[in-house]
Amino acid sequence: MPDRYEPKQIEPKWQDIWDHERTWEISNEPGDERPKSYVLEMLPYPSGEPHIGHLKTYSVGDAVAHFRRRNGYRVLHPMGYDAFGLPAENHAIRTGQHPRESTQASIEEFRRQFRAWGVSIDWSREFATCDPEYYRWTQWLFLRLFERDLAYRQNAAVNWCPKDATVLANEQVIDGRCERCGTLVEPRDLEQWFFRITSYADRLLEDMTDIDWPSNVVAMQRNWIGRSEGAEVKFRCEHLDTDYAVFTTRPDTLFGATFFVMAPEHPDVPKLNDSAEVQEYVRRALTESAEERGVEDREKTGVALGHTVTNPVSGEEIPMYVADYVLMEYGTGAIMAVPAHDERDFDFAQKHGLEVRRVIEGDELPYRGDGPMVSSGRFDGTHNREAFGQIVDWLGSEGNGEPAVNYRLRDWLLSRQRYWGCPIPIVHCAKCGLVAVPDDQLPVELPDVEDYAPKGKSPLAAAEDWVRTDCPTCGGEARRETDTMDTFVDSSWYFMRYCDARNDTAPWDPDVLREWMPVDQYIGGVEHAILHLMYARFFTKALADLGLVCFQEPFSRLFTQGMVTRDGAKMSKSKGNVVSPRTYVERYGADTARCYILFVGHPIDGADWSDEGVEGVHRFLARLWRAAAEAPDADNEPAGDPSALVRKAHWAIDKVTRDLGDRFATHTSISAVMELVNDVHRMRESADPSHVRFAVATAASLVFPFAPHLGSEVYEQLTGRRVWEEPWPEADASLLEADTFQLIVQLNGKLIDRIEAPSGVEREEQERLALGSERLASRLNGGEIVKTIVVPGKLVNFVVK
RNA sequence: GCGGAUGUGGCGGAAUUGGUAGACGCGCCGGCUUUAGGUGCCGGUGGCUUCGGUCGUGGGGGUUCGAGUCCCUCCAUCCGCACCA
Repeated sequence: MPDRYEPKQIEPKWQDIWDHERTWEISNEPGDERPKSYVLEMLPYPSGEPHIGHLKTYSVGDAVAHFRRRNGYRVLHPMGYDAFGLPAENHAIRTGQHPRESTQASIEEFRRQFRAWGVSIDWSREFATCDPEYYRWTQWLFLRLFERDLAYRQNAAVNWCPKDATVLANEQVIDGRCERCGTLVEPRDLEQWFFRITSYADRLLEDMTDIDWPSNVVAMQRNWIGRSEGAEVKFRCEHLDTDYAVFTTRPDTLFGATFFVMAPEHPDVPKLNDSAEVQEYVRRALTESAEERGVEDREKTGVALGHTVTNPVSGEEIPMYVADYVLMEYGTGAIMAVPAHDERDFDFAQKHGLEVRRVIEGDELPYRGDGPMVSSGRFDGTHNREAFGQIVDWLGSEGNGEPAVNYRLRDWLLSRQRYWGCPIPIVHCAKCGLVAVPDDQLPVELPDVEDYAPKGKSPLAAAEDWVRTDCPTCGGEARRETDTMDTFVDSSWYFMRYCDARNDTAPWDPDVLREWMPVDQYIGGVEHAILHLMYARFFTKALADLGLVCFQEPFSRLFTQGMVTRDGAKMSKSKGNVVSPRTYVERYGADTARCYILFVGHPIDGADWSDEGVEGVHRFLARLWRAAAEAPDADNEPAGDPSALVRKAHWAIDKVTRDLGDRFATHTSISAVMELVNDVHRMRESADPSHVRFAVATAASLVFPFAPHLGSEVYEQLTGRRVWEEPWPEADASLLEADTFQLIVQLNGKLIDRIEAPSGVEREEQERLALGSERLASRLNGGEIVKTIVVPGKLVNFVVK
């Protein structure tokens, strides 16, 4: 074994072995009785080359995968690429290079680096979501949802960039502007495809109790769904002879509703008032970007409509307004305004000189708290919480309202007017309408086009030969849908495809899927806390309803890692502080880069990259290497009585097992191995040779999940065996406790002495030993001990007056 | 505003059930080795100190024999959502 640690020598060696022997492949064949564990990191979006965030994700995931394998699990640990999407298309617009080519190049770079990192991936299941063999089944699943009316087409307001002449996805709108050209985005009404995720709002909420996810992610999803309970109340408008329903979470304040407000988009606004003033107000509101309109402390503007509605509880006529602080998308697009108990209504009332009528006693107005009701007819004196239900019941009995629930969540707009995405497998027929492409004609392949530039419709529309087709139903002339799917559709089911990735007759074999799903441990960045994780949950539930899967939740446990920064700032090309994993892997080796990112702190927290810190970790690995290179010839089984070094090795086993297994604490796991290696160097002259070898082999075994190449090499050098084939070591509980311990002597809770005491002493003996402390005697100074607290094996505290 | 978190040396961070605060690493200081060194190794390293001690985990209060840890309160920072009725 060479004296120097040379990662460049050993890392490729082990990578080749794992490659040629297909070490990390796992079979779907029955017969393996070990329990399954599906460990999955979020699939990367292949753009350019991997960044530090990827290194972190896959380092954490790989540590977990290795740990579970060696703890007797049959581990599925696959890899793929989320390969459709905008960056490749933008690149194509700039360079003319086909997105398939740039994406392919990027995938190869990712694959190359993942191998260079030594991540234990089952490569036999690899795919990219842009492969026709994959998106064929994305289309197939889309059609299943379409058949159940869970996918539908409808007019919707979308973000439109007037300069690029294209519809933008929400994520392409940055601060109300087009991310590409910076032009202010406008709203437009266009026909779009949607998934009916809102039908699943309650189940998406309720089932979060069944999964082990971080509280902040659960909270974010809960927030995003935004369930509000309240009532729908009818307000009669005699002028148009209509009842307007409004949603309110505060039916108890109904007596305080002194005016009524409609959103500018409300279709009845022109019918109520077509004056130039109203038209101008609506026009301005509609052309304003969502961003401008959304500023909270903005002045409350609005125009009176000149008509009234009847407050159903008081019979009072209250004036109608149009104002842009009311949103068409939420509730019914109209509200009852209770200025005394709502800040926004209060601001509007102040500005427009409207009556503010208190109906709940309490602090100054606007008052949002609880209290007894006033000016509320028969409910006067009742506490508002109590009146809440009573008023709803009363409204119901009069036919003026009913309990209602509203959600912030909207249906998922999935169509994109873009080239580089999965084609929507639908045909438009003048006679038959929307017709599904038959399953046996899937995939609807993405055709090659010359021009990817946006023109206000999908670039696919220019592929006339492709667009023109026959109607599968009537055989007549028809045209293909030219929109493509949001890439989040592709990533909403990829984890199921891994289970049976080469199946070409179905997206998966249900028996195989049942074997592996759900994912036992999902790992990824918190930036996907809402969209991806919500969509994947929705897909799973919808597929469960279709009988295609037999579980309700895709990811039993979720781990979200913190972001990696540099000098405290988010890494970005414009700041010039981007750290490329490649640089460090080339300079120090993959093991160092991986260990460093796992050592800076708990992976759940953010980490700031520091070059000095990398050096430190590299020194540690080199020290472990040297300990092995200098290990004396001897047996690996510790001979004779256990020494302090053997005890330390068992302590490290225990520590790493609990830290890594229970709480993903990779940083303290690695520090435990560091302590063990430090002790080896400290004691290697004095300890029995077999003890030294045992300690070094143990260190290699424990470091393997974090530094697989070094772990394998050192372990093999010492034992001749392959560390990944060895079961995870078990700590001998009897060796975790030393013969003696440091007995802490406290006086009034303050430390004053430490005494060497034999382990397992009786309480009385422990107290007696503590009393023997000279420092105690000198400090007691004749004072009277009024109480003695003995914590066995730890301390004795004397309480003195 | 609502929701979620975090606050410990010069820095990243330990302390898992209330029981030795600062493990491990960086940096710094001193020493040794060497073929030069910014390499390697060994030792030290919270503040103050009259070297006895004493103060110390964002501030203030409380519970307890004992609080970084539990409770109340205030402050600061970060993240998500936000004119959602």
